[in-house]
Amino acid sequence: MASDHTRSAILAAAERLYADRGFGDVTLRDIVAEAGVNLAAVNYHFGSKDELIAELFVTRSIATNRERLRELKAAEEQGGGRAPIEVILRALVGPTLRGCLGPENQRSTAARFMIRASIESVPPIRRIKNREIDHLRKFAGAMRRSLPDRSEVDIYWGLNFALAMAHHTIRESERLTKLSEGKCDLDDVEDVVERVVSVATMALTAGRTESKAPVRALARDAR
Amino acid sequence: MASDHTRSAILAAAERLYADRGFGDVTLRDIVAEAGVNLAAVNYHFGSKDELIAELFVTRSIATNRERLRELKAAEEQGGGRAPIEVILRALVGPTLRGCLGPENQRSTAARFMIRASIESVPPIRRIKNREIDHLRKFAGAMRRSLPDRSEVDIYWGLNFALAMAHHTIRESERLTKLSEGKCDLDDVEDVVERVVSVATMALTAGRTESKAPVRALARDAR
DNA sequence: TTGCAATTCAAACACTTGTATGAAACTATC
DNA sequence: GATAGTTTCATACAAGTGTTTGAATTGCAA
Repeated sequence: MASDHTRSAILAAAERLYADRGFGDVTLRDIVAEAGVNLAAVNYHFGSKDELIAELFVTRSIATNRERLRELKAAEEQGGGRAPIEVILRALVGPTLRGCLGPENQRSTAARFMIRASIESVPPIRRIKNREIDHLRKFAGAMRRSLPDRSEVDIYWGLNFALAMAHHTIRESERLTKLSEGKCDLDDVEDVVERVVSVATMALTAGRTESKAPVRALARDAR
Repeated sequence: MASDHTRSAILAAAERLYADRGFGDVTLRDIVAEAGVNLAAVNYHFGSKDELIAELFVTRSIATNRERLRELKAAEEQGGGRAPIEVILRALVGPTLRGCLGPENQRSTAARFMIRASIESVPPIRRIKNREIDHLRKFAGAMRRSLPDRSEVDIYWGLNFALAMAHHTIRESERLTKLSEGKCDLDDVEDVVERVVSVATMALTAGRTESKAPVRALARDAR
């Protein structure tokens, strides 16, 4: 495999260009120009353009998913197989939000690439996302263990809403900033995480008369 | 303008094809073949492909936005300029959800087209969406009037989360069905609306000690 | 050094795309 | 029924795309 220099130069250039300009108007010729390699190198090393994109996306989402599961596992082990729902939700949305939000000028190329991936949703990426269900199932399981009284349907809806808030906030972060005239501070990632977690927690725990647990105040108020 | 037959045949064919196969792999040639008209007709009647897509999207979103505002205005007039937050939120997410969810086999072409538009996000559509901020501002205003004690920032976050849940549920409805093995019934649109509204309401009202208002139970429990 | 496989390269290929053209057909008005 | 304006049509255009090819180069082992 020699030095792999060409291969990794392509990966780096592609990620940078996609992050900056989106998938729509970056061609292979742009990428190889940026990487300083020959056009044919992409097909030689990756087989096709789609496989290149897929490799980029897989690499990044494996990292995020691993971080998610690490947090989840740690929480469940500490709680003897049962973690508080807030902690589970934080493990679910925290890594993604931390990976994609934060001060724009210090956002990594990887983060900007993942934002693009979540906005543009090109075919090879959609294919990979469809395979993420098993991963989500692990969280659904942990949530059920955490809230055994809750119906399965409610758990899935809670999971859906948690992901909704996290991903939509990433996708539409610019719009929220503009709409709120900068009043919503999307650079304070931990605040965003706590807002999402607290709302999702309410969604999952409210309306249950058995538990009598008071609805948790918004986390930022408790801090 | 004669009979406009060609023009509307193009619009109908385009909407149908985009709804079925997405923007990615539908060409002008596909559209004119489906419509039974000449290739040049698209540029003659619409100027360009992007303007055709834009016209389709604008038509549909104008309809949704009008419905939203109609509901909002009715609610505020009935309440003397101040509507309950649930009703405002229902006006915000109801029309969109009703337009895009529901039994798959009876989903209108328009609905399926709008789902595509929300998944694929092609440039001409993005441009139009960016102009929707004024529309959202009207809802933010109504929400502020409804919850005068709430900080502006919290209002924007609540609005953001409400849209998040609605749009994400539409975008990822297939995945939610698969994840829940069909247990989450996305065909029951009114149930979905109430779930979104109740969670968004909790997000906007919880943690406020002044109001002492008990957090509302999930609306489906109250029914 | 020789030989062999892996890699790089310039060039071309094959195809699709949206758009433009200019003549033909049609429609309505006078 | 001639005329002017609109609409349709077949066809061509120009450009860009991902991919393939086959020769050249490189790097390494025998």
